[in-house]
Amino acid sequence: MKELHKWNLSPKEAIEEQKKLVELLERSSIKKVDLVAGVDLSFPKEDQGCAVIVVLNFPTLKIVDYVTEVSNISFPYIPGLLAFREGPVFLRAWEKLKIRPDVVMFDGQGIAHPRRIGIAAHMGLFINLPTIGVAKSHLYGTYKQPGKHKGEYEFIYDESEIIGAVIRTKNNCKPVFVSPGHKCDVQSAIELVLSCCVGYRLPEPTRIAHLISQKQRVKEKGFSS
DNA sequence: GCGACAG
DNA sequence: ATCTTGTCGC
Repeated sequence: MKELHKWNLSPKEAIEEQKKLVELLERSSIKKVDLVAGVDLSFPKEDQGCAVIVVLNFPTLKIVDYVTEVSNISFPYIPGLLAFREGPVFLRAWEKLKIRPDVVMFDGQGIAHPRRIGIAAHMGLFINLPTIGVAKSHLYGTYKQPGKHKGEYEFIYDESEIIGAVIRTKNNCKPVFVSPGHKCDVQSAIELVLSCCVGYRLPEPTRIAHLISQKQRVKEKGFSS
């Protein structure tokens, strides 16, 4: 799948690519989960990205393993086309990972996207595994503000269809925007994300991946090779 | 034309 | 995302 994909596209071509790939997405509930992975990127330099994939045991949420990958970024950040900027680096990191998680959580949208294919959904097609999008802010869809207590949530709609949920993962904290990616459904996404929240706004997979990528960013600074 | 706009 | 200190609240 990924071998046949082209990344050197113009924004217009990228949009056409999304319209083609969205047809391949599958919707289903997530069964048994023993390993949960989280992905995040940092940018040591403006044209250089550092991807981190961390694998946690479930439900203990203990770190099992993690990989990092640093490389140049060519595609610019354009709302709706995030996968074309962060996808290439993530996939290179993915090749280094020896363990196969049961589900992967991304920093961004799943299907709560203008063309129903945010980075989590897009990458799910490539790694052929269940994926979930956990975004820190809104991109697409209508919703009502959820209650202020942990666990409360409101669905995100596209017209009359439910495409995700705005979830309060911690009391009195800004909610997160969760939506299923590939081989997942809204209910499974909500349940898994909430079961990975242990006192912080972000679920452990994504939160820990972020911490590692930030630590890597500092190390990567000042290096020329 | 105007406002919105993942990271 | 990144540039950056202190500060208010649980």
